[in-house]
Amino acid sequence: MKYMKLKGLFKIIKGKKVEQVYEVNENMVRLIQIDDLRNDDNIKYCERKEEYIYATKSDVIIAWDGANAGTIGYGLEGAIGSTLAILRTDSNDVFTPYLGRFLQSKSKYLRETCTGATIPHISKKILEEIRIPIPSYEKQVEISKMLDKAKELIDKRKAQIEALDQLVQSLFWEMFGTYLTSNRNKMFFGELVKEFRYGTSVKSCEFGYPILRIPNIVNGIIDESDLKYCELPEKDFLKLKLQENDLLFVRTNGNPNYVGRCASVTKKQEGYVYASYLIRARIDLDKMNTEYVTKYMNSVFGRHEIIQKATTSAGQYNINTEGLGNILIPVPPLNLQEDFARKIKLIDAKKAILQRGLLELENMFNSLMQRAFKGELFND
DNA sequence: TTGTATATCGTAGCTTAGGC
DNA sequence: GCCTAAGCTACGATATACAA
Repeated sequence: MKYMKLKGLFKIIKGKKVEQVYEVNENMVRLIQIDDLRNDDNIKYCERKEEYIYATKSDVIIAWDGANAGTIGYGLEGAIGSTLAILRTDSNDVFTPYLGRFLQSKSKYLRETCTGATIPHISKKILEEIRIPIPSYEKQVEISKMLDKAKELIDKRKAQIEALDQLVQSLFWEMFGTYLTSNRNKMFFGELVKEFRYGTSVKSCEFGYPILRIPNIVNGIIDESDLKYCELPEKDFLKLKLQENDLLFVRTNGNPNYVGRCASVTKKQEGYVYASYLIRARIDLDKMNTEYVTKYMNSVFGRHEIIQKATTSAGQYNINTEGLGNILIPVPPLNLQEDFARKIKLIDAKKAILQRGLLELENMFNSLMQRAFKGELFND
């Protein structure tokens, strides 16, 4: 297979400062920033000005500066900001999606070889020295299609996982809708809690007891992907150690969407502790099921109650144990709550299988990509 | 226990040093 | 003098520490 250095094939064009506009009309063009290389979740616009640098669908775009330097996108049209750059070629021998996928496989390398003391910048020299395998145009199309198919499978799997999350929401609404919308059977959360307790103020470090912090409280569950540790005297540990069915609430944050966010503790986190900006609620399991209360607190109704009880000062939002205790919560019969929890358990089991499958698909995709660019999959 | 100050992170974009 | 790479500042968002 033929190889060519990127330098001989592509022109690198750095972006320029672009003024974002918020009132969109037909003369506006898309403004492309780093996030747009990953998704189309938040499309921004700018005026069409001569001095701006514009990407076309046949360009590859690379994030040049910042923590995400090396992120690659392609097939996008619009003005690019100063932290992005365009890779443009006059050659008809290169299929853009092929080059895009190839450079995506080099993202990590580009990120690792960045220069800059405080903010990483792509090293132009290293980027230009990258050798691109150039099979025939037809093979490039074939490789791109194969990788797109594999990526499609990954996206489908992600959509299935998302659909299960939506199923939980629908189930919650279906089973408890009448309780949520009526004023009957409501109790103060404080009446359903045996004990509230604030977390520890000791500094987190790399050893000792696992300590849960704000980033660990995600969508009603404990996310352990960024776990820290702390050292504590035995008597403090005994007071703070978590047990299954405890609830953790975010107590303070500058963003109101974070305040009162809660997650339930599972058997896995028994013996962990939690930071001072979280509050633990040990609920009375004879009156309330953890699964139900977690879903309620994270629902539109629960969030509305929480925001009302939160206070704001110095640009930060807080909720204390008094505020939490005053939250009104609908209390359906315990057997109905437990039935809900059983159904959630089944859905979670299904979700775990899908997540394992997703991981396998992602590993397979990476290996496929490596082999394709080494020329192991297609004879040219 | 709780409110608030401060640290950290990410990034937009400006400034500056050095090569040509 | 111009251009470009790399360093730096500013600032908003978020996370954490600490004093009252």
